[in-house]
Amino acid sequence: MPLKNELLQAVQVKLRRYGYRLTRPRVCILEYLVRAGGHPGIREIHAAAGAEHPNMGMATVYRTVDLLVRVGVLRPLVLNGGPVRYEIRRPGDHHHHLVCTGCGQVMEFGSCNFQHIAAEVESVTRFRIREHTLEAYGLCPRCRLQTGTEI
Amino acid sequence: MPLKNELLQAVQVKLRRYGYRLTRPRVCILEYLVRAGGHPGIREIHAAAGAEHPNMGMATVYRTVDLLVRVGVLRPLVLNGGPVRYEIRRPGDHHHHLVCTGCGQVMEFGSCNFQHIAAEVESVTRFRIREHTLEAYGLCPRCRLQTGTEI
DNA sequence: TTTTGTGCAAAACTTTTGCATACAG
DNA sequence: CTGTATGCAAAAGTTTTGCACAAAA
Repeated sequence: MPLKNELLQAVQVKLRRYGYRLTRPRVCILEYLVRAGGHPGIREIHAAAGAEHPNMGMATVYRTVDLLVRVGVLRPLVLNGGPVRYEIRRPGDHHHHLVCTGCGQVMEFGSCNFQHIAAEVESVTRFRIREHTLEAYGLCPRCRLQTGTEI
Repeated sequence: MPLKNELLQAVQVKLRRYGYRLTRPRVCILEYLVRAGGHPGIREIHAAAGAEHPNMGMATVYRTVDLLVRVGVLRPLVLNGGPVRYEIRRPGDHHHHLVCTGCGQVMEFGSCNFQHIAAEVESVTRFRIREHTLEAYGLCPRCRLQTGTEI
């Protein structure tokens, strides 16, 4: 399976370490996630990747996504109690999500002064904190206008 | 339906405003949530509330929980990509969750200097932020010992 | 007494599993 | 070639829906 870019190469190496293979369905799913770059759910992944690779079954999508999460290539994401979505995990990247409760659009932002909070929470609880997620919900400019409840 | 405490009274008033009734299954579910105070999922709610009110069907639990979320009595919660859980929404309370990735226990903490971040994100994105959730993941003291990977 | 809510059962939908075949390495 | 991965189909699990009856108000 010929590889286009570095990200796929890196994934292949990662998979190999565990004895997994980089197959055509896996490449299609990864390429879609890289290309689209959003936060698609299982159905969207199946539809989009299936366009490149007809007859791809849902089972393959479930298994592939699960595998990619386990090896750390994808990050599962639940916004607003909805279905699980996935995003590519890029080395060194750290961001959070801002969701419009009107139209559902998702933006990303990087600001997050969590270090102080983490230190405090760690000392109080004696937990060792490894990760955190921060999600903000609100209305985008367009939806603010349409509801008429805000300036 | 006789009511024990103020919280239930308040819920009844809230429901009445929309023409909903406070029925026995609803009371059982609310009493369980108040009593247990954790972050139970649908199955736990069904099991626990069903003990007080035999023959309560899953459909009733789904419908009740959905109703209570809509009127703002419950808050849905997804931790670590798991199933949806619910917690009572107490007026004036604001907290976040700390989850042990080892044993799954959930703690709550209040510290959160989100105001600064919110202001910044709002000015950059022109969103109006209404709510936010913050979840921290790590290992509790006991699990840190058992994995042996940490001091 | 009226109207909403419940329990049950069926339907719809989602996710997992088993297995013969395909295919990456 | 060898063993992993796929596609299909069936199974298992979850959530929603329809409807006759129960029960709040």
